[in-house]
Amino acid sequence: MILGKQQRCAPDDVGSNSSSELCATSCNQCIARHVSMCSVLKDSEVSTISEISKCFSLHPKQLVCAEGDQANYLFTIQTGCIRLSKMLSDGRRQIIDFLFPGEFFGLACANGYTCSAETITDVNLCRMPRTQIFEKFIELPVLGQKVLDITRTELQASQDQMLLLGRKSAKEKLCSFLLSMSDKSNPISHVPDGFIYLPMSRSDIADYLGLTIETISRQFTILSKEKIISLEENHYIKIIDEDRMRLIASCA
Amino acid sequence: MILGKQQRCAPDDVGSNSSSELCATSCNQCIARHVSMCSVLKDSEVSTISEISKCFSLHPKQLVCAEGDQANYLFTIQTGCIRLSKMLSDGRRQIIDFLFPGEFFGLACANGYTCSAETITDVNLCRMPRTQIFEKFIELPVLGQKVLDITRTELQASQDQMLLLGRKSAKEKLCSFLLSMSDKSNPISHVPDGFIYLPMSRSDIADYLGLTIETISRQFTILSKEKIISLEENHYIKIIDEDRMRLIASCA
DNA sequence: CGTGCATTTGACCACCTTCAATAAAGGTGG
DNA sequence: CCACCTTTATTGAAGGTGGTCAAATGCACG
Repeated sequence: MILGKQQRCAPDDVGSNSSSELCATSCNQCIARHVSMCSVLKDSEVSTISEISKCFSLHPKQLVCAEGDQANYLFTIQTGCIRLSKMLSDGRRQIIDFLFPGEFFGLACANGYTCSAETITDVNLCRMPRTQIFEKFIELPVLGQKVLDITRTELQASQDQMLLLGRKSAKEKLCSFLLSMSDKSNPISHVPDGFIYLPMSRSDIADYLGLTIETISRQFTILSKEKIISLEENHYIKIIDEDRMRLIASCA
Repeated sequence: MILGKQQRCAPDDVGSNSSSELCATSCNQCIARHVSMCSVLKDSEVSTISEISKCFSLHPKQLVCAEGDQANYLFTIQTGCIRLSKMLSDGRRQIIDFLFPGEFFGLACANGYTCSAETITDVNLCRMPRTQIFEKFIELPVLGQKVLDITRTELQASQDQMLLLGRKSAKEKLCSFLLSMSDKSNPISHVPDGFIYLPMSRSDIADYLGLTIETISRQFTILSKEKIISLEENHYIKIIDEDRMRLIASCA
């Protein structure tokens, strides 16, 4: 709809363009097997998921689905990072979440997707038809339970984010963000201890925190001058004083 | 914890103080029977819920549960309005949601409640032990399904709220809020057509929209001067130009 | 090595906040 | 029922945080 000109890469037209690549991976070999909702399933049960799922390989900055598109699929991330976002008619954007391996999107929809999903890095994605996965919830109650659990946790995270967006200062926002990224992305990507890997651009961070890129940049500089972080090579920062960062993040 | 001095009214000490009143209502007579998660249950199934639930009557401004308290119960609202909120250590508050009859809270918790819940009006509340209601999800799969559905919808709403908090102006925020309250509260409370009933204070609205009470008040005055709304008796406003309000809310 | 995009930095400005005073509404006791 | 007090809401003036606009710098990639 809004992003009409940007081509979707994973849905129905998959394989029909060169931008996405079908890869034949069975669920048993799936890298996200033990961090995704499938972690509650036995090997025998996972194989029934295999039957309804397809895997794709995507490049950075590709659109997986657009806000408003008919929501036919649920997607699980195997590798890489994806951003979920919503837009206002005049182009203002709010990034709802950054997703990492094991996380899924496309569940919380009415008819259409409520968010656009775009790749930030190279991404391997697993795609399941929503109607069929809903049937699996009944067939495999543990799966339904697990999805409810994950959704509850997501709801908690989104409540924390509301607190951040509504009540924290720019500096507090950035510190909170860095700490949450450290928790979220580090166990998966292999980042040296004390470092944070930030695959997304300043502009993405800004739209996630309800700020502008200039403010993000300035706050990075300030944190750097205060020796709380140090800006290493692009997309990596080093935490120098984590205690002080936590203090600022929880807003002392 | 934070609100240590404010007495909880519904949990374990229920009946032991004069601030909450136990009322013996069976689920079959429950006013929220057909708007709550129980709406998917047959009468015979609802009676098994009766066995694990208790009902209470609360006055305005009473604390039901505090952020951080051990989360033993799930609460469903039968009548009245409740606010869910989170606080920062220095007292800044974010209201996460206003809840109306049929809605529940206390699901999205780890060990402790992630939000405080306080009554805004007189409230009738139904209380169920979380462990037991989780068992019901397995026993009555439709109930688990329904709760997942509701939680998905809540997640969508919280994503809309993130867009509002992160990217909308004060005026846009207030218009969006008024329209959502009109949708949410009017079907339940009996409000004349074209009117909105706002049980909450300006301060509550401010903390919901990430603004101050002064800004809320000023924006009300502006909308009033622009003949988009008219401020009637306290807690009621009249919508004069709904089209223009929708235009502002969706940010043309 | 040059082109194009992302990021940083600076100067100025606006929206919203803060502080303060006033007005209105609500609750209590005589 | 009204006076009194408390709480809540409105309005005004001044200030600050973050936004806007513009330019410079850095970095990736052909």
